[in-house]
Amino acid sequence: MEIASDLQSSISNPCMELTEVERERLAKLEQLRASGIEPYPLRSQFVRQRVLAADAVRQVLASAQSQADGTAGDDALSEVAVMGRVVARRIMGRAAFLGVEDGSGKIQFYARVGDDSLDATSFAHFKELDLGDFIEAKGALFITKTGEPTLRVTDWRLLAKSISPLPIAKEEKMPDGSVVRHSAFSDPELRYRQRYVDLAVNPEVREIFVTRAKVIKALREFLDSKGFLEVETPVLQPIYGGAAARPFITHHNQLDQDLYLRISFELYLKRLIVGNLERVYEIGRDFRNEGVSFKHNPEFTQLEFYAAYMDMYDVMDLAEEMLQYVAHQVLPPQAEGKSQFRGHTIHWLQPFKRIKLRDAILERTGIDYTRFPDRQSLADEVLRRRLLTPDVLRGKPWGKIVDSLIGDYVEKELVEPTFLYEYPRDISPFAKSVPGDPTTVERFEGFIGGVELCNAFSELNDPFEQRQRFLEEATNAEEGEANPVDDDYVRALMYGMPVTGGFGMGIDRLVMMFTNRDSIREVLLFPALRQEERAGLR
RNA sequence: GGGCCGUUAGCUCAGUCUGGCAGAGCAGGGGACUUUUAAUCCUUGUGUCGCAGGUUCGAAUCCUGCACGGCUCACCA
Repeated sequence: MEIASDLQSSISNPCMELTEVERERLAKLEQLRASGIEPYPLRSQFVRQRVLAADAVRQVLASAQSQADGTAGDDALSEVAVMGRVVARRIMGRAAFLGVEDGSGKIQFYARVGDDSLDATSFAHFKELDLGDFIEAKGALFITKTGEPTLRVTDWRLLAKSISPLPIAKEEKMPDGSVVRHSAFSDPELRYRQRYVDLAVNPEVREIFVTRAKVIKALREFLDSKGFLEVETPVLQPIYGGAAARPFITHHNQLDQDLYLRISFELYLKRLIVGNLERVYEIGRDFRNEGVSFKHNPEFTQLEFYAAYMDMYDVMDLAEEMLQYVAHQVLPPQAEGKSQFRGHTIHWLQPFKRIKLRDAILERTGIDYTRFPDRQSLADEVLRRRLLTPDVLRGKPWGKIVDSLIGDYVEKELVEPTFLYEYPRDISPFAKSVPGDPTTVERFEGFIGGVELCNAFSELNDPFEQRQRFLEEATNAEEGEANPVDDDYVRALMYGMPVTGGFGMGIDRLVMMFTNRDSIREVLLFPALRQEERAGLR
């Protein structure tokens, strides 16, 4: 709406922001109208006969092949209709070639003046088409003498005029078959701000989001097949919880009540386990009011599942099986279960490594943290070995120090899929303790390519201990990042929650791992950006 | 929030070190060309050099501040 009114004002106000090229095209559009051609027609004429570009190309190549083999009957190629966006133009006087791209790929249109193609008027308009215009055309398929599958246009219509020039790159086919892109639209800021342009012009960007959809579909397939029920829980929550992060705050006017955008689904999903739903999962958006980075966006997509009667080890098996299923469904067969990520080759189909957190830290830092069971002794030892600076240590409880050691010394090294397990209790307020070790809980995290991917535990179901953990959190957590005491959650546990295994995973990060993107922004259609300052959108 | 780097034509980018007419390719305009494909050939226009100050005879270039972005550190399970 706003863009439309913007354009409106730009048309009525000639000194506004239209560029030379845009004014040029606007004039062209008005000429079309004057000559009785609607630049934005109501509908396509040929939709019902539509053939995808890729299918048309396949069809004509197959036919050419069978003719070369001599196996061809007299299967003359039928007339087809193809529609798409003009992405290349080569005008040659009384003949013209257009590259046309649709959702499936590209095909070439060829038109010329003459009995077997277009009359003079129609051809004149055909030559006037701009890069970015949408058209539909009907005609017979053939292969040019340079071997290009082509539609010989005998009837065509403009479907939508493009005013602003798309930065369409030229593609050069090298002798070795590779394609070099010239002047590609590549400025990251512009690509994210005007993602529609990025998608229109960069096919590999579209491919990322196709893969993303496949990942999510595969996750659903897998969990559905294991008897999980997909559910939806509130995004607007009166008490946020389930993770240590600062929330976004909003307000409901009629209730006159502040609400938080959820930072996790955890506490609501476990209420459902109390309610006998036994196996539930949710795929949805979490919101965390924290800094942004290559792996953090203020809103991100999370998968959480909870399964009654499972423990951490069952969940580990299930998670491994799930990720391998996704890899199998998403990666092309020739990839053989491998993907590239942050300069590493990830082998998805090999058994995941499983390492006790204590051993991982001991190996990387020389510290056996079980020998330093209190904050002071661990801090002293970390300082003695110059592993962390006093600045980093300030205010951190014992568990947070261990966590910092993971982040600084362990995480980056975990390239192949790896589960680290058994975590400090005081950074895990919803996990059950390991028998006989009150400082440690049954919790694991999964790492791939040096990036944390998922987090899971044997869920704490003792309402009295849960209440105690909430209170401990409230006293020693830093400002704004405590899990607030959720009395209703404790009340739910009072009715009895079975032994339960739970799991959470950042889907954006998983997509990064399958698409070899180094930044979370590359796998989000519209990543968070600072608001554009300049008025007028341009 | 800190550090580093960047912002020049519609797109991709030179030019900034060492101040002296604002540049190239593509895209666009005019012309030629009936199987081209980064089409080609002839011809032609293209600018708030991110913004605001300052230094200077003179600033895209040097200085200061600001805005936006990228990377990175911190924060962040």
